[in-house]
Amino acid sequence: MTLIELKFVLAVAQERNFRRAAEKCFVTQPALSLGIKKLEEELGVSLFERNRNEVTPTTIGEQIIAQANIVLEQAGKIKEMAKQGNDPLNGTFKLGIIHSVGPYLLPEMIPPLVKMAPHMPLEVEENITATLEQQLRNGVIDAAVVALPFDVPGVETIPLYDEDFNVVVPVNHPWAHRKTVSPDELSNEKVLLLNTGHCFSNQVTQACPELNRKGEVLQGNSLETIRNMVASNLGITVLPAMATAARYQNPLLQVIPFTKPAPSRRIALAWRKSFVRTAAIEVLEKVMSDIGKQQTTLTIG
Amino acid sequence: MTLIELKFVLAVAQERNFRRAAEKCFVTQPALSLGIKKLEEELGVSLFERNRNEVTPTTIGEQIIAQANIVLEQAGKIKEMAKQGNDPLNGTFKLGIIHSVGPYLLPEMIPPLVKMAPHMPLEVEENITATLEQQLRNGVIDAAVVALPFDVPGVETIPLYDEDFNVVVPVNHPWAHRKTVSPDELSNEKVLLLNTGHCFSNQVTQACPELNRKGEVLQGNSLETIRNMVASNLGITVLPAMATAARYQNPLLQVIPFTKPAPSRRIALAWRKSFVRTAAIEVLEKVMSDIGKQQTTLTIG
DNA sequence: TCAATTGATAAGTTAAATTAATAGATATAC
DNA sequence: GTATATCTATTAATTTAACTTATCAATTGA
Repeated sequence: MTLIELKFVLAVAQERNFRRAAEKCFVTQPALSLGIKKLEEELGVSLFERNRNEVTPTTIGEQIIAQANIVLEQAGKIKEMAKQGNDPLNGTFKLGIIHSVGPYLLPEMIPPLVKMAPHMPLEVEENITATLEQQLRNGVIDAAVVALPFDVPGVETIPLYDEDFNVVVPVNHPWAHRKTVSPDELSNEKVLLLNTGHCFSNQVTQACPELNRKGEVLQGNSLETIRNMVASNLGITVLPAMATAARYQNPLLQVIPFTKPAPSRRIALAWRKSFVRTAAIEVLEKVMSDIGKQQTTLTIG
Repeated sequence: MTLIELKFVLAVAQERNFRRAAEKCFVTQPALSLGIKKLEEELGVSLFERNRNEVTPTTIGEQIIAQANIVLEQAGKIKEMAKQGNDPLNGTFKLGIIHSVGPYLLPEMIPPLVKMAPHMPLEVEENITATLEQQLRNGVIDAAVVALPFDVPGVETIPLYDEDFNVVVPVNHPWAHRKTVSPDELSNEKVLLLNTGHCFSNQVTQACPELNRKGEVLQGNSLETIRNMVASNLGITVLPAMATAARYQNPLLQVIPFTKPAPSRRIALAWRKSFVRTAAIEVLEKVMSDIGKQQTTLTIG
């Protein structure tokens, strides 16, 4: 049974004439006759009664014609779906993002993204790097926003932007009026950080080796919780540049840059090499790197 | 797009591996790869993301896989329908029958027919020969029970049984105690007949030439109406043997055979030569000729 | 680094579909 | 009744496509 054979059947049913049906199908009459015959033999039933005057469907033929209509209709939907869906910028995009980037990058990037790809809604999965890596490889997400290095077999990355780290202290802290702070100095302070599963904590402890084993580890997933704790005089912390952008200003907090060269991290977009919606990747890369570069240069000194 | 290609797609979707999918489809891996590729090119979309580790459907791929499932399911129904319907003795049989036979043959034939073909319900159309001929040619009915001659192009006939004509008179009629009546004698009587559209009337007037233009023509379609009118002393009539069988006995009526050779008619089954359910024809022929021969020999003399 | 596994590719072969030409059957016209 | 026209079936030849075998390139895991 072939879709073409079913088309032949429908044409004969409509035209009630093999020759005209063949014309309609753009084949010669014998081709159509043989097609119908082949189907009839395969099914073991006569579909049409051939007369000189008229070709008439048999009882079972009528039923099968009706069903053939349904089959071709449903098959046509596949083509429709393909036509609609062959735009890489059409259809949900599943994006993973680390906790220390999501809350700051996403709100900014959504408007320009909607402008560039109006038919590509984002489904965002905020998680830690290790989980994102797994989800990326499994195809649970299409791409991930992570901090480099991110060396995963079969996964490609492109840097989006670099962001410096900044020290954040309560306004009544002794450092509150300092212009810069050296990474080494943090070893004497109570530094609040996310737990070690979060890459940002690792990056900070890597940048401030003295801090190792002294940083206060929290179980939450949110830098905002830490920011609020700092505002409550429970310690100090380190935040990435984008989390200290102008609009996150807080009268209870003071942001202090590190002495140059400031520790920083490189945020990148990662996707499977085999992922086919490359146009979607390109759009995301453009939008996010624009936002990232813009936001990290507007940091309050 | 081919049903086989859709099967390939489903196999890959299930197995998530081209090689295993190919085995499942009883083809080699390149055949399956090419099939998928061909479909992808036709549709203009990637259906699967090929990794070393795993083959994963794309977003649009998942939609199309779901739809392919529907298509194959519906296509499978065609095969089921064919399997169920490939029995010629399965499915409604549309039978036409003339008014002067239907009421007497049908009640008798249904029980043995149900026994021989339990899954072939009859849809009976009782009408005059001219209409039946048209309906037979148009395929409105599958076969017709008519009186010979019935020469219609493209239509085949087989005789079922012969039935003599009998004279029917009221019990108080002068002929009531006669053993036989000659056709010529009817010319002096008031003979009630159906109108000329009915073949039986024609057959009677043909058998009794003197009767021409003297028979009382009625507009009804029922011999039973005439029988009742005869019982009411409105005239006499002629009925076919099967209508005078034992069970139609009436104390107000007397049935008298014609003198030999009695006028008679030959009842036959007619069907389009192109009609494919020949087994159904054979069953009907067997059942009806059996009943016909049995009933016409049980006629009251 | 090496063997193993996966999907893609190329060439050759087999199978299938299609066409062109014709036959057979039936109805319509004269 | 014969002839003509029309319709589907059939046959043989050709073209098309589908499939197989063998091989490649890429990747993975030991």
